[in-house]
Amino acid sequence: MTRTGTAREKILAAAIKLVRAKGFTATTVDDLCVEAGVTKGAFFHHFASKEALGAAAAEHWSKMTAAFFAEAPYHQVADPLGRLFAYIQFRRDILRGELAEFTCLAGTMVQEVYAAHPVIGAACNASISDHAATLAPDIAAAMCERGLDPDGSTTGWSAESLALHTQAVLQGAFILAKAKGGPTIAEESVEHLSRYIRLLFTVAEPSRSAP
Amino acid sequence: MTRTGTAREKILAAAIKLVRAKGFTATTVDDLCVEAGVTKGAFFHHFASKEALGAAAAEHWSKMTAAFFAEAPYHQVADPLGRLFAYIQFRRDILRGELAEFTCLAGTMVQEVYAAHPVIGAACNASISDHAATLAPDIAAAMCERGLDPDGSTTGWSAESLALHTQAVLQGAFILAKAKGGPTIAEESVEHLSRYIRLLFTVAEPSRSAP
DNA sequence: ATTTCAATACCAACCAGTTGGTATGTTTGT
DNA sequence: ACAAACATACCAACTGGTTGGTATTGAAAT
Repeated sequence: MTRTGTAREKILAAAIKLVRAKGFTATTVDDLCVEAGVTKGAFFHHFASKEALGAAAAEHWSKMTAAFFAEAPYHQVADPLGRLFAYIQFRRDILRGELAEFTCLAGTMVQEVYAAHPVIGAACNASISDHAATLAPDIAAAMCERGLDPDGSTTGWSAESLALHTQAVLQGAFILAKAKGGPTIAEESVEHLSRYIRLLFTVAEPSRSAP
Repeated sequence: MTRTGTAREKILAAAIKLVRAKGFTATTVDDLCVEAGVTKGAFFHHFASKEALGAAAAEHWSKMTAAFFAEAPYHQVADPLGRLFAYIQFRRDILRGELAEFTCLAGTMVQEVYAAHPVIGAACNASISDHAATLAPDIAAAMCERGLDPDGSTTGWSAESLALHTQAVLQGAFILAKAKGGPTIAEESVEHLSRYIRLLFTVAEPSRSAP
């Protein structure tokens, strides 16, 4: 496939940049072509429609973030629960710089398109759910270590639901950051999340008090 | 001013309905006029621009929700902390029916327009922040009852930050609901929030264990 | 090694429909 | 009479998408 993918990837990169800043609908095909430095012909050669580009961008985003988090330092923590806290701390550390840089493409897009473009919505859901799924095993392991059922029969909450809650807090934090014009409140919200999980596992094992 | 406001309010109602379902950018002025049953002339008589309509819609939303929550039954609970839990339970009970019915206009809009339309963004921020501000006094009172400083000097978190975190969880829950196509996960996330606050205040007053 | 061939990648110009917005009315209440 | 509330008709700019075409490729045929 030669050097193919050049234009395609430039368009995808442009989509991630522009959609995060302006939203999907407000980002026009021409905007994307200018940002990517390609012509409209090239755009519609690689993507059947703007909707298809949206779905492809969500998938690309999913792969990019998966690789980004797979290489993140929090994986070096041996203890599952410690790794979870390191993950949250890592997410908090990212909340710096411009809003459009730490914000989630999938969360931004799905709000706009969930009704009008179910295809894009599904891709966004996959991105968020797949990322949450990378946290569930550590949560489940931490629960098991403390004699809790990961399916929630002893606690009322499952490892999966806590993993998704983690993402809900982050997505909500992004909204507040956009509303307030800065990441400060987002950081505080992530700190609340960290405190919640600490309490959750501190109560579960009262023999070891909080450090 | 006679029966004035008829068209204006019909347009605002249309905006709240359509923007929640389709987003701000994807909702056209013509869409709004058709939904409201008015002509374009009437639209631009009442609103200087689509942007002005967006800001007015956010303000209208803020007033509507303020009135809605002011009359909600959770205010009948005497205890401040109990009232907070009743509020969260109330928010959870609302998560029924169609997505566009329980979703927050301000949170939906601010994601799209925070960069391109700061005027609308500011109105959305006011809506969210003002609503959070109605919770802070109860949280502060509950903290004081337990000897905690509402500014966070004893706990590391302030009443205001917890109030905003509450909204972050709700906003994030809405995103997950849209992504997953149903409110189930949103409910679970709100339950996590409730559990967090219970733990927060249970630990603070260990003499009274959870009910 | 060169030619052939089909596929892929890409481009400039164009199109029909839609966009937010306006100019110019007409109606209605006081 | 007068102003506010609304309606009709219209527009320039832009929208996503298409057209017909060229440039570049890799593999097969010669």
